[in-house]
Amino acid sequence: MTPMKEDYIKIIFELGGTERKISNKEIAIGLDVAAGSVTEMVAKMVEEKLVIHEPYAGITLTELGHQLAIELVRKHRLWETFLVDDLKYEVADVHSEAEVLEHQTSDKLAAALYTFLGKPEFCPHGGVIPDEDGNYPESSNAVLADVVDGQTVEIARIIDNHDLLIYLHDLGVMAHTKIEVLKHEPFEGPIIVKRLVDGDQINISFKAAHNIFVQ
Amino acid sequence: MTPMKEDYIKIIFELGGTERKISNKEIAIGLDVAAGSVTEMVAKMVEEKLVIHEPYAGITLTELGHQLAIELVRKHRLWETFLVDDLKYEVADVHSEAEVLEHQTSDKLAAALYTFLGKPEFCPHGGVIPDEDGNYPESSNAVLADVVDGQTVEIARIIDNHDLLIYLHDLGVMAHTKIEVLKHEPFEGPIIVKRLVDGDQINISFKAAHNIFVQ
DNA sequence: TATTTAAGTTAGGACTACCTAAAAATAATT
DNA sequence: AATTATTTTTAGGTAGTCCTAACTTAAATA
Repeated sequence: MTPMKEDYIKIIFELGGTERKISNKEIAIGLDVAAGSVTEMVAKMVEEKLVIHEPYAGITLTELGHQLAIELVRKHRLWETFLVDDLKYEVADVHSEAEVLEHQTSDKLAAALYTFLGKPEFCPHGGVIPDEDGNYPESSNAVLADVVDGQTVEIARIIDNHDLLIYLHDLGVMAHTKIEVLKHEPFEGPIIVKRLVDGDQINISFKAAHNIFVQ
Repeated sequence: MTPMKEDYIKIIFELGGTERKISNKEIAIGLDVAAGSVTEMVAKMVEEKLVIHEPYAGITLTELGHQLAIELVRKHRLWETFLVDDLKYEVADVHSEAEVLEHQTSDKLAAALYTFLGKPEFCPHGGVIPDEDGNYPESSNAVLADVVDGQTVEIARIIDNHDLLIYLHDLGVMAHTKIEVLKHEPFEGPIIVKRLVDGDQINISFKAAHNIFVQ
């Protein structure tokens, strides 16, 4: 297991890879790597029984992959909690730190941190912290990029990425924001949405819209 | 900068690379890599102005390399302090965790940790924690392996390595232990020493003796 | 159905850091 | 001084992960 494989597992999980097939392209966009790199890495992960790959159809996590994903989410969110609660970080600044720390966190360290933090249930942006046995309810699959024009949706969750969160924060897009999708510009152009609360129109990049989950 | 380059800088620093020339072999032993790998890595680090290399003579840190080394020591010892003080780790168990965390610690994170810990001066095994400006007194250069037979010395410091510390702990060798060096076995064999406090004879492996500093 | 576009896969190359084995340089011993 | 031993460097390879470009498959459109 390497940090990169962990990142692949995490993004597949975050995109809903336990219930639906995730496309090569979604992963490539999420990790900002070339499509060819994804095919190659996925092939290795198939060998290791972390994912199931149906060529041209999509990728899903195995039970093993699923477990690892939940452990990573747990470690990530424990660090975020520590950074905000104890080190007095701003919520918007914790993602990148947690992103790298999670890969270097032994199970022992995670357990010690969990106890130290007082067995917290939620991370600073409201995500559920999976418990020690890997129980984890959270779910929300539809990606903003896939919402058809004219529909009204509520933003449920945004993938934990520092630059993305800063970008979306500047645009005024966050969890619980209600929006109407107006138009998808071609050639991977922005998705134009209207914020219901004030009627403002916002352009959300194609890439960002793949990392925003809606209800 | 990569974690491996950081490890090279750290070991050169710990072996005294600001005051004397460190040999290729000392680094190879300290990091447990092949001599050829050291030559190669050092060549890259020369390019980056991290070290100065006189072929066949030895390697020293540049001022830049020295600064980076001190930052790494600082981050390492801050993590050790956190692990012992707050997460209730045993002192012998903190090394490997700190070893990996230090490479993923931004300056911002180090500063926040320093404040959170109450600006500590010493790490759990008594090492000085360099301050925010990189001031760091500590020094001790002579390696046990280089002590000539018949001499009596005191153990000053042991390089932070989990397996090494466990090994030496089992042998009853730690900081402040006074010993007489009796014999160096050939072919990189053990160094035989006598503990002055009880007269016990101990075999310390060639490799371990390169990671023990004496006064 | 034919054509075009998009997505996925394959192939060939780059980079980092490691290794072993052989050759060169230096140091130690006879 | 000659020989032997040790250390360092050089040369050629491996593994992991990335890339671009070309090719294949599938889906969408005309």
